[in-house]
Amino acid sequence: MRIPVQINESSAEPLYHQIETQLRSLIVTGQVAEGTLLPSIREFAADLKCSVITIRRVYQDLENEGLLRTRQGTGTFVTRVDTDDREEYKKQIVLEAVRSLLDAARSVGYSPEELKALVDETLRKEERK
Amino acid sequence: MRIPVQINESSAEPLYHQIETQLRSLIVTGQVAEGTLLPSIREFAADLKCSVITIRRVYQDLENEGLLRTRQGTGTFVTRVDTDDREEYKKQIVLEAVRSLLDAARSVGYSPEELKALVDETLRKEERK
Amino acid sequence: MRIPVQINESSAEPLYHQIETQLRSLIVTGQVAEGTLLPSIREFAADLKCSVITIRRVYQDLENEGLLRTRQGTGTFVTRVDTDDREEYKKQIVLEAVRSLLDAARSVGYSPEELKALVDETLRKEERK
Amino acid sequence: MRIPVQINESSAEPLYHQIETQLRSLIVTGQVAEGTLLPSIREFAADLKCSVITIRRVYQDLENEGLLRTRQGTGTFVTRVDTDDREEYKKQIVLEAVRSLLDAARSVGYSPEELKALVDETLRKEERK
DNA sequence: GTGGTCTAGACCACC
DNA sequence: GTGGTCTAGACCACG
Repeated sequence: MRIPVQINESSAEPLYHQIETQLRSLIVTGQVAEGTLLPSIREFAADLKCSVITIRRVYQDLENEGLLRTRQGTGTFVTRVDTDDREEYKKQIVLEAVRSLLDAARSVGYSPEELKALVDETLRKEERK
Repeated sequence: MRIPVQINESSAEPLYHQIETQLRSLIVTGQVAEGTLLPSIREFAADLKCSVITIRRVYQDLENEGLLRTRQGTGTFVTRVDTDDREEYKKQIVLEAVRSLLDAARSVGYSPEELKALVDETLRKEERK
Repeated sequence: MRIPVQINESSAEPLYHQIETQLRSLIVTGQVAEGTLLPSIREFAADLKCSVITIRRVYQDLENEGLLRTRQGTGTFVTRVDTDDREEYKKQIVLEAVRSLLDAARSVGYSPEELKALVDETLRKEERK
Repeated sequence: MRIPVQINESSAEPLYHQIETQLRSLIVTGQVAEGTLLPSIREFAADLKCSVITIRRVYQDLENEGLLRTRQGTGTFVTRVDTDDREEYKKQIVLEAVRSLLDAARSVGYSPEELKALVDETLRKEERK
C-alpha cells in the first residue's frame, strides 16, 4: 500500500517529524485503516528517498505512542484503537494548538473577541482558496 | 530596569526563543516603552542565569526585526515604532499561531465548526480561572 | 494430538520463544507424555497460524536440548527421559528465573529480606485470584 | 564524572540495553545523584568505546522514562525525583522479575513452597560468595 | 523477506 | 563546547 506522505525539503522541520505528523494524522482520521500492514522500512525509505533509519524512527515513535505495532520478521501494523480513544487523540492534538494560540494572543494583549474575529477571518480566507 | 522574563526550564523550547518571545511581546504591548535602554548583555544574562551568548542572540534577532537598536558603547534601546506598525506586528504574531492551529485542525480532519467550538470551550474554561 | 499452546500477539517475546517455552514445560511436567508423536511441522504451524519456519526452529531447538527426537519420514517424538533428569530439568528452568530475579534485585539495591517480602506478597496476591 | 558501567562484549544483550540497565540502576539507587551532569554523549561513547549513537539512544530512552533531562547545547542531567517515586520505580523493576519467576515456576508445576525453598537456597549460596 | 542493532562520519542548532 | 538530525552501509535475529 502506498502511503501519501509529502516531504518539504526546504522546511526547517526535521524529516522524521514531518513524516510522523502526516502518518499520525492519516491513522487517526482513518485514512489508513487499523490493521493495515505498513510498507517495510526499506520500501518506505526508498519511496520517500530518505534513510531507513529515519523511517525506523518514525515507526518506533508512533509505536511508543501506541498507534503502531511492530513485529520483527513480520512488519509494522496500524494498531486497533477504539473510536473514543481516537477522537480523544484528535482532540488532544488540536487542543495543544489552541492553547498555544491563546498564549500568543494573551502575550500581545488580544481580547477573546479580537481573537475570535481573527480566527473567523482566517477561516473565511481559507475557504475561498 | 528589570525586564520581567520567566524561563521555563522544563520546556523543550530553546532558551533564546523563550526569551525572544517574551521580550517581543513586552515591547509591542508597550509594557517596555520605546526608547527604553535595556540591561546590558552581561547584566541580563546574570539576571536570567543563562549564557551571555543566549542574550546576545536575542538582542541580535530583535534588532534584525527592527524592534531594537544597538549603539556601540551605549547599549541596546527599544526602537520607536508608529502605532499602526505596532498593531500590524501584534496581528502577525497571532496570525502565525492561528495558521498553525488551522494546520493542526486540518491534519486530524476537524471541521471549522468543530474547531470554533473547541476554541470557545477553551476560552470559557480560561475565563473561569 | 492437539498441543495446547497459547500465542500472545501483543508480547515482545519472539514467537518461536513463546512456543518453545510452553512446549518444553508441557513435556517436562509430563502433560505431553514421553514417546508422543508430535503434530507435523505443517499441521502445528497451521494450528497456531504461524510460519512453518517458526515451528521448524522450535522442534530443532528442543531436539538440540534432547527433549525431542526427529526420525526422517516418521515425525517428531518426545524423548524418554528418566525421572531424575526431568526433575533436574525443571529445577534448571526455575533456577534461571531465580537468578535473573536476584540480578534485578541487586541492581536496585534490594536486600534479601525486602526481596523475600516482595515474593511472599506477590504469592499471596496470586493465591487470592 | 566517571560513570561505572561495564560492557559485556560476549553477551547477546544489546549494547544500548546493557548500558541503560546499569545507568538506570545507578540512578535509582542514588549512586549517581540527582542533578548530576552526565558525560557528553561523545565523551561517554569514547569512554565505553562505542558509537555516540548508542549513548544517544541510552540517554533518550532514559529521558523518555523521566529519569534524565536533556538540553541542547548544555548537556544531560539526572532528573530530580521524589523519594516515593524512586522507591516505586525500584519496586516495579523487581516486581517484573518476580512475576516472570512465578510464571516459570507455574509452568513446570512448582508449588509456592518448593519455589521459596529454591529462592532461599540460591540466596544462601550467593551470600557465601 | 522482515525489523533490530551498531558503526563511522557529517552538518546543524544551541549555549 | 553541547545535543539533534540524517546519511550509507553492515550484520544479526525473526518468520
